[in-house]
Amino acid sequence: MAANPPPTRGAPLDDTEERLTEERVRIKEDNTMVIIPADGHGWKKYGQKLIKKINKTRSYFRCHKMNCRAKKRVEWSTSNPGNLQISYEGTHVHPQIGTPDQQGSSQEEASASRVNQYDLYTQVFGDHQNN
DNA sequence: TGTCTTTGACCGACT
DNA sequence: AAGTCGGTCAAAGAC
Repeated sequence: MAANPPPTRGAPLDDTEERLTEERVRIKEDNTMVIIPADGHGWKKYGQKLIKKINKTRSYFRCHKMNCRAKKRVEWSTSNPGNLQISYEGTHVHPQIGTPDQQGSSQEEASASRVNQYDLYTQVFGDHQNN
């Protein structure tokens, strides 16, 4: 990969960036575009693997919060990069971020009770399931 | 300068 | 027991 622009953070996303404030856009080497919808949490990518068994690329994300053990796996078919499947593991122990309307000191207090509302599996299987 | 992404390597589990 | 695959860590590079 030399001629292709590095698909790294901060890359110019044109006007699309305005609409994708919460999403991560990845333009891969083969010109396939993968849009990873954000869920209001700060995720750090710590690995990516090609799963041969299912012929999919899987990215591994971890929640930014040190005490938060929530993980997120985003996988997409090599032939259908737009067909994302997001899997969550664990639960967040903090409120969502990136939601200005909800940002506030009182939110942290509510986080404890909101944890139960983070039915992450419901998010995954109820919204992002594509199979 | 600091943060984040990318990629390769390593380790453990499973077949 | 050996090989393969999946998951995680760590270093380097880019913005």
